[in-house]
Amino acid sequence: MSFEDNLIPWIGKTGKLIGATLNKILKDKNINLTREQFVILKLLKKNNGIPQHDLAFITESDKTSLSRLISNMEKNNLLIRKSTKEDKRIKNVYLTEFGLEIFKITEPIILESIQKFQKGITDNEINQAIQTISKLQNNIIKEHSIKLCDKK
Amino acid sequence: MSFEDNLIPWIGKTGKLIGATLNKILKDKNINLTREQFVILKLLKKNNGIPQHDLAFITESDKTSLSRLISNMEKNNLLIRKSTKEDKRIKNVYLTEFGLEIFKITEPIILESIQKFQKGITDNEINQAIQTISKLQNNIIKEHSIKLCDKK
DNA sequence: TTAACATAGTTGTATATGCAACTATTGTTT
DNA sequence: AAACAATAGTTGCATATACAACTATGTTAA
Repeated sequence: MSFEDNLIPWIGKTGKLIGATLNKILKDKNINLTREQFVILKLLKKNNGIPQHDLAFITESDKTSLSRLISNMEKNNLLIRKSTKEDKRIKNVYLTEFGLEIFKITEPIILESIQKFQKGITDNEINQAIQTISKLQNNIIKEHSIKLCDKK
Repeated sequence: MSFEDNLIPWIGKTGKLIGATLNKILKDKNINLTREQFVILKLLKKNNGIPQHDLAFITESDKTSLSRLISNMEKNNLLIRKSTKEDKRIKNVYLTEFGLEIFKITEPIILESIQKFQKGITDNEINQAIQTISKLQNNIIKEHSIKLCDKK
């Protein structure tokens, strides 16, 4: 068996390319937001007030990286942190008006880009690839009970 | 259209997971090599003496990042750089005996891991996913003539 | 009840990354 | 040939990342 027959290198390389390209597109459009920050905004849009460690879990980030990412975004008024009364350790993260505004500007740009990326690929092909990658993801998470984050 | 129907976020997230997991596996096995370094060794194994900027192009790395990656690997005796007489700007990169040794130790570990990751996924599914991702990659490279590297 | 442990988050430190600016060499134009 | 541009690679700097150690709070158990 060789590497070229395996999905893993393909995903690694293409993932890198996608990340770099999306960041570049945002920068070229003068949007002061990284791809990683956009993902946070998207999660908050769907689930406002989510605790930091849930964000770390979902994004598969180290909690310290996420802490600093959130700090930067808070400095830029994209979101705010609020400690809960029930558990003073937890800081819930809320989208600000400005954060929502930036999200609404950025979302169509990202969607347009990824549609361009997927041009000429059928819905069926996309769904099948998603299913396969999903299996892969489950295998990795199960086989190695990875401590990328502190989630119990 | 929503994000969940798109391949792009799946690839991004899974790519991140794969990278982190492989690096962790290597570390746990006490192999002093990152995934990125392994990729370089693999390329040199196949194409010994390749110039640095070709390595940067193939790995989609910034030339400065690659320069430092190669410097570190040279310090660890995994490879050596040699300027060519024909063009003194170019530095060709050669695998050392030690580098080859480390590669031979590491390769089966990586292969075993990625086979575990792909458990329960048929060859057909893998090939289809590779084809789809390949199309995606081409689209990205063509649509945006990205200057991730300096290749003409 | 208090000692031990677990959890959420931050900060210190080391390392990795990428852009800009630089050196050195080669290619092109006039 | 001299001036200019292009190319390969390195270094400076700013930022991102992750592990370890830390603080603060909450939970469990003797």
